[in-house]
Amino acid sequence: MQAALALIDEKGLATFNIRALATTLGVYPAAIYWHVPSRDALVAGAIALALDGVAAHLPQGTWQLRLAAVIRGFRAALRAHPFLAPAVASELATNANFDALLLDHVLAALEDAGFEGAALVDAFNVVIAAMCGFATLELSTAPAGSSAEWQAACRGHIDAIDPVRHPRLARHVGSLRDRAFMLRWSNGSEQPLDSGFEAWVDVVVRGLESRSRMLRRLPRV
Amino acid sequence: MQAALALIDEKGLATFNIRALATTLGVYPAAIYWHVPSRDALVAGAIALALDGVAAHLPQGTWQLRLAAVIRGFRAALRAHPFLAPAVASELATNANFDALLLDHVLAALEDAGFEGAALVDAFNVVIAAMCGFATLELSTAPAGSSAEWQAACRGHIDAIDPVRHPRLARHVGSLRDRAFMLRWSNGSEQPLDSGFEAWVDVVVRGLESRSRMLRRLPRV
DNA sequence: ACCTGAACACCGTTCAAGT
DNA sequence: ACCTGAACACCGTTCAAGT
Repeated sequence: MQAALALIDEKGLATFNIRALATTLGVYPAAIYWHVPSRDALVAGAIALALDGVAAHLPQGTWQLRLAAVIRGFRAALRAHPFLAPAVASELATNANFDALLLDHVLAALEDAGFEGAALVDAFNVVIAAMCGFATLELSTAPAGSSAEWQAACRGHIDAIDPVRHPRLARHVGSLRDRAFMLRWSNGSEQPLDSGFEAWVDVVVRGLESRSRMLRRLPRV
Repeated sequence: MQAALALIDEKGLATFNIRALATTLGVYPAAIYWHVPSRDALVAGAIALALDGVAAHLPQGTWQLRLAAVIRGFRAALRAHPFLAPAVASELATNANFDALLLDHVLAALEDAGFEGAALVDAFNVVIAAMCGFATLELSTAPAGSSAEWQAACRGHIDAIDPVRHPRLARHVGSLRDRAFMLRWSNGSEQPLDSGFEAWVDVVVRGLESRSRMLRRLPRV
């Protein structure tokens, strides 16, 4: 798994293959299958390895601080292995390899926030989606093709925005160019969206605060 | 592109291949390459086709309603083509095929919400991440392997939660089982996380409201 | 128990040749 | 301009045979 993770970190997911892994391990490709059932299982193992330890050093403090730390910690772990980002999105959605400690921390924070019953389940899903959503999107990589002309095509498309049909987009394109989702050609490793991410954490925490207050004023269903 | 989208919807992304597409089109595989440079381009085209029209019918109303409609509309479009979800996550991150009308709508709503300058860019990234994050995670599919034993492994892992080490997880596992990210084996097509998604929309909108109020009380940087 | 050696099946992509 | 026909390269996976 460690060798797989190292190879993915080095070359990317698309070019990671069993034969290369076998070479670095000094065995024949078929030998891998004695230890692991499939390539997918190797990727899943690499993900588990990469995200291991997010739950290890979580701070004390208010539930707001603790939830923010979970979301920031997940992003930090993924930033160390950015090529895993696309796999994480599809892998973590339905996954038996969950980190029980991390999930327990999330639940503890949400209980402190005042969520219970069905609202707690909803809030849990909100936090997990918030944890995965921004970071996987930020770090997912461009297609494997030649980046030079692809970047040029991106820039061309962006610079061709019609100020009559899309006035606000045209007005703000200067500050959005290569600094916003869907309008960038650099990925999150080269060009981190740090302030956007902090806004994200802020919005999620404030939103949970506000929703919790709202729910506690209404009669339970 | 339509044929590609139809094939992906039918069989899934992993088993979608050029040869099958050529067969349904009644041509040799090599003929595809006259019209399209690569398999990736076909997937990207299918995504563009699937997400086309999200911006078409957006309602009038408060900025809160309009942003919620964007996030809901994106999920609805993706629900019609769930097999695309994993590709969307990596594809939309850096993408020249953006829908200018949709982005213009988002900017208009955020201007109405009082965001400007650098804070507007951050808020834009928050909204796009919110739009993509929950839906792609909810709809991303399980690994291609045999689902029967895989489901059993998931359930087994969940039912083996240790109530001593993870008391809150153990306490709530009954309501989280197969209804929460990382603790489910069904995917979002079979088992939609509707109430979680509505909580998500609520949290994001409330968070943006709260953040906007906060920013306007502070001196500009 | 764990690995070798070789093979199979599949698939993206290329290319010279057709019309 | 667009497609055929065939081939190449690559890769996940299997399996009988080794030790």
